[in-house]
Amino acid sequence: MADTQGAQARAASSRATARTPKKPKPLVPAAANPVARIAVDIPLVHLDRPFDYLVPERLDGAARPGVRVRVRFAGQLTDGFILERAAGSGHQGKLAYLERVVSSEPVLTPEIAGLARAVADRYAGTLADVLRLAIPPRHAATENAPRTAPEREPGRPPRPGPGPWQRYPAGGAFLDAVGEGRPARAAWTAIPGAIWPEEIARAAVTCASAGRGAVIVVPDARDLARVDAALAAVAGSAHVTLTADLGPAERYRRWLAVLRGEVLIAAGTRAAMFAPVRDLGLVALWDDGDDLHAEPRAPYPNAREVLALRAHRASAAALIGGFARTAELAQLVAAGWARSLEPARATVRQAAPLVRPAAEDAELARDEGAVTARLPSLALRTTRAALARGPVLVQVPRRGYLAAIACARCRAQARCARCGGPLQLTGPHEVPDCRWCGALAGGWTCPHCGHGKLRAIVVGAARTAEELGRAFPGIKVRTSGGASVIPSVPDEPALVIATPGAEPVGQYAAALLLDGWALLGRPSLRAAEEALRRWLAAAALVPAGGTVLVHADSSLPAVQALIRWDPVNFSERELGDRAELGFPPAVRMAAVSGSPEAVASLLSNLSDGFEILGPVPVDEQVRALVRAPRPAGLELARALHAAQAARSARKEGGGVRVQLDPAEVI
DNA sequence: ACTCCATTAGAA
DNA sequence: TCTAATGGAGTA
Repeated sequence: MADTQGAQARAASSRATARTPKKPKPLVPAAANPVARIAVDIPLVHLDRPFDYLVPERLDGAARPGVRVRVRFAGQLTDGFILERAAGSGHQGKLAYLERVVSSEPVLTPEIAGLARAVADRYAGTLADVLRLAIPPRHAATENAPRTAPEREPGRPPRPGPGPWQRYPAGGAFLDAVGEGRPARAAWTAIPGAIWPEEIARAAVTCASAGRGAVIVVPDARDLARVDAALAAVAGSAHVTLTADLGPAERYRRWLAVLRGEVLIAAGTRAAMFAPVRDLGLVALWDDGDDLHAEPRAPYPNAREVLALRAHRASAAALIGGFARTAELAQLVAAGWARSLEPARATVRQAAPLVRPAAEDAELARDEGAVTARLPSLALRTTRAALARGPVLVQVPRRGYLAAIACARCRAQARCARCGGPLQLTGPHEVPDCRWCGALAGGWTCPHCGHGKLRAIVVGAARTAEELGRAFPGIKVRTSGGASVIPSVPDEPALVIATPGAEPVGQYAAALLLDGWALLGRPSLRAAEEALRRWLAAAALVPAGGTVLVHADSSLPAVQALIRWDPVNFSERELGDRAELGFPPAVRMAAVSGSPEAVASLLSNLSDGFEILGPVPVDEQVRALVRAPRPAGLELARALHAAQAARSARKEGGGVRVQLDPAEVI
């Protein structure tokens, strides 16, 4: 029945078309600037360039630079953005017409278009990939909804006073520069215990008071909530926050408010680095060493690099830093791109807690099971005394209960029989399971010596909480980490166990930084820098007069830097070490990974003159590193882009991942 | 990825 | 001689 109807319909329509043969209505190009240069959304590397289309007369008004369009490309309807209108085209062949203007909202501003191209060039990626990161998916209903603030220029907030910036020798001068629209660029190291969201908010509102836009990027939603509150407190000024978890409609609504200039300040997590604020005057980035600032999607841009590039291109001021300082930021200072914005030594001495090493013998720490046994009596005494005055923060590098276990007799680490991954215990009476594949390892026996009993190597936060609770009966124990992060704790005695980055905000009487050797011993180029960054973040929650005990060998430079609260000196030393080793950021490095054949083919397409390390096997694939001196960084990216384009044009299969400045190069 | 087109092999 | 099939180039 349905079939018959369908056949009839087809017959009728074919008869109809036979009677009136479909003649394509002749399209007429627009009178002025009939050519539209389009960034077409195609994933192919060898097609990473604009394509010209003719604007039909009827789309002349709507086809403005920045709008989304649909065009026919290789016979397919594809999305794209108009980059510009032009009088003519360099293209020899026949131009096709734009199919449709999707909406009249110019979502790709000239600044972001230029930035996206620069980011693609910097990271050997395609413009289409970067635009996908920079411009949120359209939400038509939101776009068509009446504006919340119709055609209104945002009121300029009054310029705030310098507030806490007065405590930095160069703080007032930096704020003045921002207020006067000068492109001052600061490598910022915050005063111990600084209420940094307020400092960022004052800088941003100072920028807005001059009528210019500001972009603020922080690592996570918890930090963003603090910045949001600080912005509201400083100015009650018009700002929006942008996070990934808002949902398409709300996300697009806020993003449009930024685009339309209804607000001057956009604060958010990573993706907000592309927020299209009007007349950019300031970029601010908190804790640039946090790996959340690294975008995991191609071409893997890092917020620090993107914001630095953005500030540079837009002649905007920049405020980048944290309690610590990365080697990358030290590099920007050494290169003269940024000036150090840091407290005077006297201010540091006055504001910092007393930091003491609590473990002379890291070996002992590793061998003893219980935290109470691992902790010297100094730590227990300090904790007991501090608990009389307020909460005590305990930073534990690993979540879980026993994050790594070993044979109790021969001490070989317990591994999964199926995949070789490390076994863990998730609770006091649980069966060991594999951290990689999740397989249960009931009835485990040591493959080396046949023994059946286990002992702890890495004690997780949950087990630490359990033990400390027993050691200090009657004291409330709270844990923060993983899926359940506590935002803040009140100023009353409690033991607060947290994994790094999940420390509740509070005024702690003391902090214990446990198992420092586990942080420092990670097989990573950045292990020491990362350990210091996490320690400083926790120690900054202890005001002057409090005590911080760090459970690590005090002869190590990172531990010394914490004790002396000297992240700037440490970062300079770190940068020097990297230069000696030939590692980023002293050089430019790219990681090329994929199947052995694909990596070999990409490397064979790479122009000469670059140093190639490897390839070496990494998780069932191979990875090679390509190294170039810093000044040749752009050239390296261009060569990698060209090599990928050649492979893509020849339709060579096998995905190859090209990542510039990979976070981990070891 | 997809389309188009040219060259080539196969069958009448 | 015509048609179907396969490979390569170009995508506006």
